[in-house]
Amino acid sequence: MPRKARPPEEVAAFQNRILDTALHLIVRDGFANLSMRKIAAELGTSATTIYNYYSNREQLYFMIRIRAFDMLFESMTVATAGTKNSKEILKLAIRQFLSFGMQYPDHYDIMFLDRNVPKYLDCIGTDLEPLAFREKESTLRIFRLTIKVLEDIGTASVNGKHFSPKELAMRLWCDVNGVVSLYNSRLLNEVNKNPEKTIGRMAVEIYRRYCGTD
Amino acid sequence: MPRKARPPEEVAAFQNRILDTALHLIVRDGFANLSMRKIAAELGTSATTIYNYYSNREQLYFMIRIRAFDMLFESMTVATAGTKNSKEILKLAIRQFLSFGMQYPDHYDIMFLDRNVPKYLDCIGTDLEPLAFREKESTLRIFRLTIKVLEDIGTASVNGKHFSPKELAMRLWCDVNGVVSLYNSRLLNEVNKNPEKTIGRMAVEIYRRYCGTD
DNA sequence: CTGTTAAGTTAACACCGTTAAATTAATAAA
DNA sequence: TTTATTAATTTAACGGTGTTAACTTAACAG
Repeated sequence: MPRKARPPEEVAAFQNRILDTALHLIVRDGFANLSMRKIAAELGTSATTIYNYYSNREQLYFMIRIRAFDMLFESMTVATAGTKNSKEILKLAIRQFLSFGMQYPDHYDIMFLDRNVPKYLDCIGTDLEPLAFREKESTLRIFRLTIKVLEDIGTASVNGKHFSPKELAMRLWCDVNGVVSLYNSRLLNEVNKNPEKTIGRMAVEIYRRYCGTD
Repeated sequence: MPRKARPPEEVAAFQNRILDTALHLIVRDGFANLSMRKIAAELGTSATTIYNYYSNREQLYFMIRIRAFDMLFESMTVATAGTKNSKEILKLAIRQFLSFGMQYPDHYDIMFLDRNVPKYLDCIGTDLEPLAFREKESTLRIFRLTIKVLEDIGTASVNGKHFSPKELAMRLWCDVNGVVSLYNSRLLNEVNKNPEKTIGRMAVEIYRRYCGTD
């Protein structure tokens, strides 16, 4: 007698529609102005409907960040595809990271900066653990890519000191993150009318730090 | 016949009490959990009372950030006071910046990262302009301090290229900000169990970049 | 004591995430 | 075709947010 449950692919399709709408609204109105009610309005449903597809806001937000990390990974692999020289790859990768961060500041915030975002360690044992794990994996995929680029170059030493590729990758992330986050905050504009020029020079300088030709 | 208006110093005193309470709550519960009602509850008044002392939340938040910038300035001048060698001053200044950022992550966020914070340029012509100007001045005071330290060292060149102290100060800010913001976001923990060690090495490395002995 | 005004409180509005209850819609069995 | 069952959605509600308007309380000069 009961009504037949909707096929999983239809459920997944609507989950995706919600996700796409959310990402679109983030780009259009900013992450701070995103809300469940707003997503629902954009979809033409009531807010509570979303809770049939994501059990709470945090689940959806995890999916948003996973998508964002995958976007960054994709854009970096595309940007470096077809390039053989490993130093050239590093240069392109740095540039692509900066471009992505400056083009999608809201994405960048929730991926790399927002301290209110639950991390994997916070989610162990909760219903968020599986998604937190996926998010961490999407993050690590980019980190491993960074390590690989540095390994290929063979930048084992900086100023005569030896460091593991992992250590160098962490440093590189700090370096590029420093530029993106301070630029996006518009604080550099308070100090200089054209920070873009300095940004460009810093991109070159960061490349130089890790390209091994020291 | 009318009632006498409260003396300005009493008004200022209560404004300060509100501000102190807000700063205390930020440290205790995080900036994201701060609210006008919560501040009021802590003060034992109703929420609307605050609006007699700050015309809106943004005014209060500007004061919070001004205080935070002044805290940072103070702590950096204290940390470097009594030190003559300009390179040593640079080292201490970098360390103090990192310490402050890691000790007061919420302060740091609203000072350097939060993109939803209105900047001076956004406030021109509004009732927020005077406070926005003061905030910018508090920011610039630290920036000028940074420039002065670099000038004293005479680090005009990095890797043989010449840069103005202002350019170098912007770079230095990017470098230290990159470390603080990525550490505070706990993203480095996802990639390394003990990012503190790398942080320490990066502090040394950043010092080396700007100390002139290249 | 009274009129005036400063200062503070309460009530309300429009938002928010989320849950429970009520409603609508679909489908298998009688 | 009707009915029972359940899936899917909506409405109503709760406690939270910043903020405004109206109201109340308190202070003081004439």
